[in-house]
Amino acid sequence: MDIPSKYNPADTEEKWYKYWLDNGLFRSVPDDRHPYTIVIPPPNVTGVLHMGHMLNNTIQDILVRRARMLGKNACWVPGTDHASIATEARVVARLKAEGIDKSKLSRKEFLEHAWAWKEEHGGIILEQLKKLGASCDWSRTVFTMDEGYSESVIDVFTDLYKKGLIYRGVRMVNWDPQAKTAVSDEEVIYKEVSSKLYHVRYRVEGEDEWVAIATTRPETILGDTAVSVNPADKRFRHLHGKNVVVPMVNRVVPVITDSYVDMEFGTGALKITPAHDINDYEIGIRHNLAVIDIFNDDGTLGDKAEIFIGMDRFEAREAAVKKLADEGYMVKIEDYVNKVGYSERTDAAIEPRLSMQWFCRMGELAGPALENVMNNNIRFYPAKFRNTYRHWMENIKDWCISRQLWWGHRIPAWYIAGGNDFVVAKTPDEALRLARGKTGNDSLSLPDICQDEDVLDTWFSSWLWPVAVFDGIRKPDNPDYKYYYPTNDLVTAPEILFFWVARMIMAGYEYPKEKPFRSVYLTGIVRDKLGRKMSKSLGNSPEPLELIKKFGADGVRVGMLLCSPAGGDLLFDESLTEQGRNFSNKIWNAFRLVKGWETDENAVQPLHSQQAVEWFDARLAEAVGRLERLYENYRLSEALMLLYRLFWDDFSSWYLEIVKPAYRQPLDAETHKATTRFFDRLLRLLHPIMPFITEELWQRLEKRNEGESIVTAQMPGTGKVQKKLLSDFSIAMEVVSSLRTIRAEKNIPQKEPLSLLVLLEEGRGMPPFEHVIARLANLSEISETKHKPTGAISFMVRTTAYFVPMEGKLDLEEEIAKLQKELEYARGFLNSVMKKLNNERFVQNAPDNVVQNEMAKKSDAESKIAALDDRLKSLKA
RNA sequence: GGGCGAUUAGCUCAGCUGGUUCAGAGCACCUGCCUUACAAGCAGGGGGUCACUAGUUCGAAUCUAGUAUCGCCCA
Repeated sequence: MDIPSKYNPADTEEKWYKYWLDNGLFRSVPDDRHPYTIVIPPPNVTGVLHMGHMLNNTIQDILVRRARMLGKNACWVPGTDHASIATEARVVARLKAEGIDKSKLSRKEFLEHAWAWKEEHGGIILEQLKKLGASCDWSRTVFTMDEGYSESVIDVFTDLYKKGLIYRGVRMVNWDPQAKTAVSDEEVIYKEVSSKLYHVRYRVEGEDEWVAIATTRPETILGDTAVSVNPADKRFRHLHGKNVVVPMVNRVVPVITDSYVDMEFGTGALKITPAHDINDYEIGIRHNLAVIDIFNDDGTLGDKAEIFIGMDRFEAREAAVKKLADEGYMVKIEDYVNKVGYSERTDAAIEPRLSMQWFCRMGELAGPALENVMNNNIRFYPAKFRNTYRHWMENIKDWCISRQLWWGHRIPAWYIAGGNDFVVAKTPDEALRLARGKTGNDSLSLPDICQDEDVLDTWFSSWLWPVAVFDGIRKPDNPDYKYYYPTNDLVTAPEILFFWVARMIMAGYEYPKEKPFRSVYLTGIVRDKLGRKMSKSLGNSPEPLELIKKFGADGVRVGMLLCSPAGGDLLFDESLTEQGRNFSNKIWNAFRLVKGWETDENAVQPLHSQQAVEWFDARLAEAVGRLERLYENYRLSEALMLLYRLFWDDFSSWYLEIVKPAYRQPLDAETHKATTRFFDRLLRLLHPIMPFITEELWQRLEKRNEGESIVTAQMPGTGKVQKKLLSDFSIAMEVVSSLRTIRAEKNIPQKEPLSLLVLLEEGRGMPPFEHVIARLANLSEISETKHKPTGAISFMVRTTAYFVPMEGKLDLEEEIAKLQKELEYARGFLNSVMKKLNNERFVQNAPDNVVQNEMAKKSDAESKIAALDDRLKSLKA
């Protein structure tokens, strides 16, 4: 045989991917078919493929390929986003390695370096997706900083500003001192850390009295502008209206009362640092307190701190602890566990900081976004995420959208004559016109206005993704947009439910006034066997491309899916991809078998083959129906398992074993035709999950035309489900199984034929699919008998008794023991049935069909018991 | 601290509105096989008091309440 016995994915994958591209099979243009659209969650342009991408894109590809084969005009739009913080950080790091300091560069120079980096590294990830088999329409690849896309972002900014949904103001923001930018609430990750709770005493002004506070951040004492107690706290009543002296800097600050203060916590007295804590900030506003910002933007202490100037905040903490202790202010230090916010991007501890930023008002945008998820206009899979979503939407806060970076969409606001007065406009010229109008000063010229230095949060561009990839912001009437929007499915990770999904829904209802997608499939998080999230830093993540090399893209796809129930986290283990590879190999070898058969046009189709074909046709129709329901509910893991078993068990272990001709014997044409038809359908059904091997075999199965591909072949439809036939076949399977067990127990080789006797009783006789049974169990005959034979081993399937004559090989003791055991089980079963039937309330209350069923169980059990009893008697006699 | 969800075989998970032998699947495990498609395989087999407690019901893995443990989101 010229086909090797092991499938080698490397031989096929590249070839077919190229073939698909060369023939434009993933290309989509609007036509009169129904569209099926997915937009890829854009990965970071400078990123590389990780296991999360593998999972996510495998799922998208399965959905897209299936839709394509169902006759939809399938369009999967790929692309990347510019990831301001991450990319800028990497560019800065690279420049530093080259001895270039970002602060020495002009904005323009820096951006040139950034674009160069993007050209160099950008798109690697998209190339990697091709290795996985992703069937994206690559001609539609979009980058969030493409010209048209950028214009869309700016259009939306100016529009929202005009609508009053964007404003500028001083607020407490999450400051990332490493990236030196504000980040949004969603970009802060709270982690539990073990730290210390420092009890520090402040002297009451002019008295020999002290009041102790507790803090985890003693360095912020330098920015204290009050000490607060709960108005109801009797312990501190005598301090109301007095002042205290802040240690180290000897600042005199008031004692204030605020019900925010928790009397149970710490000492009951709270130091107030409005510049560096969100709650203190709010208290500060209520009490009109001074705000002293002691930090520089890089997290070192500034002039306002008075001491420790230039020291990093963490060094300053240690220095403060020492100084407080040395000067007699430290009362005690306790171990304490608290939650500290870290930057999602740089992992630096977030510094709450007051600063002037741009915000997007969320209240109005959240309304329709919430409503349309709650009423299922947009469906979440799994649905439990609706709760999380609702909770977030109902407690939504304004979104800080400015970032103190250069890489990204620059905020289109122009400040007039170096002041804080500004106009928002798309272009400098328009800004100038607006500025002249606003000031009434027609002599203003371009040098008099200067654009905001900041860029927009990356999510402020990606929230437009499903609209902007079709240019729907700028040109709402363009045919692509009208055809493809709204998209069908979005596949993404729950981690970015708020960052991205929720905001896309908001943008969808604000701009097209229509949902961006119909369904959101939320994947799990890929974890290792021990349940730890896979990450580069832990080093517990396999290299995706290495996995593909080792197990094949199909194998990896199967492996990802095997451990991926919808919404659940998945514990990835390489053994799963190995299972995927083994499945590929199984398919490969089934093909080798079928392809190796010679066909004899004159041969008559044997009865067992005829029966097998009839059964497998029915089995396939039933499976396709079930598969459709599984896909409708996005139960992809189960869909795979169904196909896995259909191919491995039903097709390979049963069907092929039945029709397989004797060694070197030809196959009849009828069976050959049917088998080819089955193989073809199985390949089509498997194709969305395993695109490469199915194409390879589909091409080999029959002669195909140039450019023809399984990619665009039609998905098999379901047929009438023949319940009776299928259940009959499962009886036959049981009979075969029983016979195999007898062979195994009695050590009778398969080559040695057996004969089978069937006890002929009222309503019982020859088993269904007798030719199949005879073939698989190697029976020389199946015949009916009216008398229980002696010297035969027996078994029962359902209520029919079968005998295999043993010619003296029968171990009487063993046979009796076996029957005894079966009898006991049957009696116990009957007992449990009788319990129900003897219960009047059961008979009265239970629905008819349930009672009928119990009756049937009763009579079956009774006849089984009678048969076993008989048999035992005759053996003992 | 607030909210959501989970707990079924050694592991990962199905089990829809209670009622067909409903206690299942895959993997792992055990036994026997190198039977010319496949040892990346074939045939056979063992394994669970459905977290715990109480309740509703003729009947509970399934519904209700509480307890324990775990996970996620938010502050």
